[in-house]
Amino acid sequence: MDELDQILLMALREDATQSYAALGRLAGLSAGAAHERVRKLRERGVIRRTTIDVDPAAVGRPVLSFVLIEANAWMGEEPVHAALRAIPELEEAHVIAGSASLLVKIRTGTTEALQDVLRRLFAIEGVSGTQTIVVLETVFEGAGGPPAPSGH
Amino acid sequence: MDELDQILLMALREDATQSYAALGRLAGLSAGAAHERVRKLRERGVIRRTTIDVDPAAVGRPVLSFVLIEANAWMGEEPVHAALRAIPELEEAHVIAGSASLLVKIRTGTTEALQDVLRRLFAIEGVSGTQTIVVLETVFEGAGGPPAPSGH
DNA sequence: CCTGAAAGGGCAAGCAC
DNA sequence: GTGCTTGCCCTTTCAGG
Repeated sequence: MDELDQILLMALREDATQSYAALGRLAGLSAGAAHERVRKLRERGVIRRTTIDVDPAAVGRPVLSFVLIEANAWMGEEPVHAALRAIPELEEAHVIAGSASLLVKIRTGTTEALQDVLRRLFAIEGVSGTQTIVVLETVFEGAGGPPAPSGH
Repeated sequence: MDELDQILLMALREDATQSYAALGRLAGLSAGAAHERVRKLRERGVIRRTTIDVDPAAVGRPVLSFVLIEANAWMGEEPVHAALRAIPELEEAHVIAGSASLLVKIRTGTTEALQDVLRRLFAIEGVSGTQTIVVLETVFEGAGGPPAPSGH
């Protein structure tokens, strides 16, 4: 994980379709060397996968919200995790420190659909309350960080 | 945006490196037709970009936190947005409804580094307070949704 | 880590059905 | 949308330095 790997990761986050030749140019490496480094980054799990960034509004989920979940039981166990995974509107779920127990990120088509997700969250054993934060506008949100502060 | 497009998007989220032949097989299309649909999805902006999913811990940012920012001024304007963008530890920033004004997602190497980010947030004009939520464990967090509930 | 070369595969464009 | 063809670039893997 030296500086060259950092450059490669940054470049791939911006565009994972570019060729190893282009990546090599950015890092000052040959295409072969760039390819070898990226292969090792995948192997080590630094790069988990190659994926696409989908516009949520374009697929009918313009409403973004975060929900703090309070619980009267420990929420760090597998049955709870499985229940969370079963809700497709959840984009993220975290066990947190603080007055609440969980924080989840939710995308729905409408606020009515959000309400239905909340209903399903309340159905999970141990959940005693929720606090919903509705997003009015997303300033930025991307594949790991604000758009390249001094990247290229 | 019919059902076939949905299948293609789902498959690409899981693995954007797979061939159009494989995508076509999943959707019941030829490689050429699959390619054409994906090309149009990119063109329309439904697919914003192809990117990689990097393990935050592997790049020295194991500490994840969310911060609710209170402000005594409207935070929806561009100077504020620019100030947020200038903080590389911020992974997301949202203008929200509710008692706080902004919600940001932060990744740092240590809690000391988090403290320094908070200091920089306080330096933004209009910021009057913060409430920090530290993540103990991430249950899931991926490219758009829990790992394929009934996907394949 | 670089160069070079050979081999394979996927992508793009065009056209007929 | 399918099936096919042609050309091109990139990837992959080998060699050797």
